[in-house]
Amino acid sequence: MPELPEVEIVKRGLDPVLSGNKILSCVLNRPNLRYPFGDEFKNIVENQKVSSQERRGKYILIHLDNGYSMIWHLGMSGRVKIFDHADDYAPEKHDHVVFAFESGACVAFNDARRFGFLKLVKSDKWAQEVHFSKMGPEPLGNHFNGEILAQALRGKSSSIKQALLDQRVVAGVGNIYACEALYMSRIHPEKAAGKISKPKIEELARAIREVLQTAIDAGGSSLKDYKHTDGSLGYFQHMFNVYNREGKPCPICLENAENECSVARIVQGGRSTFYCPTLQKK
DNA sequence: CTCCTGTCCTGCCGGC
DNA sequence: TGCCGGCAGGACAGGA
Repeated sequence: MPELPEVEIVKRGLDPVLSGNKILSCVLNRPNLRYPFGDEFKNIVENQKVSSQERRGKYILIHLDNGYSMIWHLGMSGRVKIFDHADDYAPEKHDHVVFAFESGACVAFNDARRFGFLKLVKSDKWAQEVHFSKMGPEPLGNHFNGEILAQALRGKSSSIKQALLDQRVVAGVGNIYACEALYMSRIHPEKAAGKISKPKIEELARAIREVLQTAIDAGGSSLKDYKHTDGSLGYFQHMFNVYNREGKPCPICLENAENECSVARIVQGGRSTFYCPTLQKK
């Protein structure tokens, strides 16, 4: 469930802990997550300084001094728990990897469903990994706009909702923010991606940026509380307009008393889609 | 190529 | 109260 905003918040929470800090120990509580760690993981990571860290899509990259980088992915249920003092760390179920730092800080990677992973790659090769080689533009970056999005959607027969979940179209958008962005730009989720007018795509591109940035801002404001760095949705949830709100009126219709409104839920590609039938017409 | 389906995994919720 | 079936969902692999 963590999408771009949640991952960005996790990354920002990690920044002060990781920057220039040496990893003293890396405890692997199981041999694998989505991928096996391999025999060398622990040895390559331990006693290395973190040189820098970044986010790409829903992934966090942690670059080490020895020319290796860790790719972290939170999957569905991944959480990152940060403790300024290792003494404060109390192990919990599904804490699969625990790092201790020279500063005394401690970071635990917890993932109940284990769709997430930690993977080691050579730092100069990370972009060639399967997760990134075909990944689309960063929606909050300078290289994303209506023109770029229109190009990515051109000729696509699949629905716009499913197209937005395709990380090759745009990076970091998941089920929640796809629904929210379509709502904001008033596009029906089942509309064929390749048949949306240019002005509507412009609107959609703006909506994607706004929905993501708003969520980051909301998360960022709660960052001073480290407990919220775990990637959980707690503090994002109240701001959803349609996601997980089946049967409830959407905020815009609620404002406009003339509109009859009940948020609908449909299933596309096995995933729930929520939308407002009054505002989002085919 | 594009599109679609199966798969991984566990917590949670509703039904009986 | 407890058990169990079904569902949720990111992203990859592989088939159509």
